[in-house]
Amino acid sequence: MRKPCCEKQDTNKGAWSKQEDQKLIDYIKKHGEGCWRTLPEAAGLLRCGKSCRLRWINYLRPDIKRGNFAEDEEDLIIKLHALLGNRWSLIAGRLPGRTDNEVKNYWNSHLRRKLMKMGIDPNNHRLSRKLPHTCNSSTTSSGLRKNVNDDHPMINSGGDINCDQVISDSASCLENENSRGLPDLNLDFSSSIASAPIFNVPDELEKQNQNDPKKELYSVSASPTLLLFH
DNA sequence: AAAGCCACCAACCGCGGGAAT
DNA sequence: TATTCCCGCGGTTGGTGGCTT
Repeated sequence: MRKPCCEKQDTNKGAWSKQEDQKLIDYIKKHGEGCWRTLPEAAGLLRCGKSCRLRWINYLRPDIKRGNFAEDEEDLIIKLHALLGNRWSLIAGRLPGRTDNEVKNYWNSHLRRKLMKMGIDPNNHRLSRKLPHTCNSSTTSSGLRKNVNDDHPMINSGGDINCDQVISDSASCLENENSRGLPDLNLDFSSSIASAPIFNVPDELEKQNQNDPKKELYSVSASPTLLLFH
């Protein structure tokens, strides 16, 4: 039998001190990442392995890009969220130097509001019923089709992406938005960060798909969506 | 100047998948 | 085959600082 992850009564919680950070950095520089369970003791830290892993991945890793998100990063997050939903680790994987936690926080604090201001429901990327303005009626009536199995409109219960729905909504809304001088979401994937090949379906997703039929939607549906976005 | 409110973000918690036993 | 544990993920919380009243 294995030991539990950590003896919780013996571990520190809360903010990390500079000394703790340094111990973690030094240890990982020497021994590399991994073995989070044994790392704290080996590194002389009174933390649980989970806490060490989080601190390293979200804050201490040398390749982390800190600071504000660029506009193209924002656009990319919005587009990927429309495709993938709250799969923050997958979204962050397409944004070099960004962590899932950072992307999630940024979404919740900035991008959700931004979309809502534009009259787009951030949960499903459709036009909201409570619009700050009115889009044309035909778009609205067809665009609010309820998906009872999944709040995410682009992913139905069968694992396919209802991209046409969202795209027509977004496009028609954007037409109106642009005519009013409001920001453009720029739904052209091809213009996003060059260093992050987005929809050459990532290897890791391919592998996941092979093992997990539920995840098939990532690769199967990405291509037609791209075509429509273009 | 103080109190209240809000936004941001680091960190924690609980859960699920998969590997190890 | 069943059980246990590790790892990674997404949701949520709590501390902090800035802004408004």
